[in-house]
Amino acid sequence: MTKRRADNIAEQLEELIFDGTFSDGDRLDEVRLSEQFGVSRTPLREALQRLALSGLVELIPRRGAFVRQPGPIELMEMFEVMAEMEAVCGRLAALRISDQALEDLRDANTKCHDAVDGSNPDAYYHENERFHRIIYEESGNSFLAQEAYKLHKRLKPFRRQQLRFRGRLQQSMGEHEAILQALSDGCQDAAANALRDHVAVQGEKFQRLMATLKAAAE
Amino acid sequence: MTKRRADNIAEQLEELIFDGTFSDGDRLDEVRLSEQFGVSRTPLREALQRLALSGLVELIPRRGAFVRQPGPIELMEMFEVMAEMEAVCGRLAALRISDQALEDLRDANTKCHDAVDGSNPDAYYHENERFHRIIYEESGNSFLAQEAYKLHKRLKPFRRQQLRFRGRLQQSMGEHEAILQALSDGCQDAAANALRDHVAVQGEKFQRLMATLKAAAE
DNA sequence: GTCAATAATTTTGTATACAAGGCTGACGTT
DNA sequence: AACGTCAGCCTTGTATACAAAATTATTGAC
Repeated sequence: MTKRRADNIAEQLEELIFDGTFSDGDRLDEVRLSEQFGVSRTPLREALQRLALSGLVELIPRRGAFVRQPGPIELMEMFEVMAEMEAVCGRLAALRISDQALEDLRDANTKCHDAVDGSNPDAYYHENERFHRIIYEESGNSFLAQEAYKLHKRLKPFRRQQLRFRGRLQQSMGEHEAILQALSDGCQDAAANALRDHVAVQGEKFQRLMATLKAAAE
Repeated sequence: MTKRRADNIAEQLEELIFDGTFSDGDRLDEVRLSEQFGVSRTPLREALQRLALSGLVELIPRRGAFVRQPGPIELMEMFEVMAEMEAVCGRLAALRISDQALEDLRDANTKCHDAVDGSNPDAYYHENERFHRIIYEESGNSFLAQEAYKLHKRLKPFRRQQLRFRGRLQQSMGEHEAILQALSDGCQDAAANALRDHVAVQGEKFQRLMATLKAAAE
């Protein structure tokens, strides 16, 4: 499957927004960017439209494209939805998960343990993502899995920061154990609650981080 | 807020897909459609991109745009997600709903009753939508409300059919009562379960409808 | 000096022109 | 007769050109 030029540009722009090259409120100049990417305005505009649909950019008619980072309240809302979405995945997966997938979850979990012991945050992050992704897929609902992963990806840059809280990794591992237990027991409510709490904690930590940052700025 | 030409075209195309003018697998010819709408290919392509992002159209590079109606399995999955999403809205709304909103819900419900008595499906449909929309908004999470409404809208053409099941309207009304009760009690789990079941029934009815249609076709 | 109105410039939205990749069908070979 | 190959056409993707709207600058009046 060949890729369009516009696809690449959309990805690169996404990256530039995530890494802070463009920040909230910045106007994305079509001609400047098209020159920078070495293409004409046509594919660049297509890329902007994609970013607009995925929510990273606001397209104001006759005005231009503006970077639209979610504010604190919106982020809180998104974390809440993420928590509930994972809870739903867990609720369904509790009934539908395969033995193989349970095995994979345990594997991801032990690798997470190793990463914590080795103080390797990147490895932890990677295996943690695999852990959650397995649960999405084992919901047995590919539409749900897709939506969950989409939101997961969008929250990625904000989730990463809260891992730096002291003791958070160990705490997180314990929560994973509880999730695993509930899933292998096939207990829907327990799985849903465990996952909801696990993700909600991330939102809470994030909120505290924001508060401290705000306080520091004053 | 001014509207782009492409927005109108996207809406019109959406309508044409919903009403069956274009059916699954049809290729949407850019030049033919641009002539038909009296515009050039540029805004038409923008419209196609939007439809692609919302899932109504598949854009295959160098091949064209194809109508992509969800199949039976995907529809089942979407109904399941809708049920869980409404459950989440209910779970949150149980804690956060305002007295005014509870009043509005009761009002929508009595109007639903009247519509059932008067055998007015359209009126029922309208008030039913209002009922659910209030719950989305009273979740206190505008991101969630938006996502819920998006999916609600996407399932609209399929939900409508199942209202024709005999006795479904009365049954549905009873379910609304249970939802209302749980919300005014502030009971999270009861509200979530009542809403989940209420919507899941629609998915089930839809599945049966599909089965009968398929059987009739053989 | 400030405010308003208007002209100039910049920027978006749309149309058209051009380039490149796939589809069709005919022709040749086995 | 069937399959492969190549040429021509058709469609998509990209660039450029033009039109309309918005922002900015300038000029003039009070």
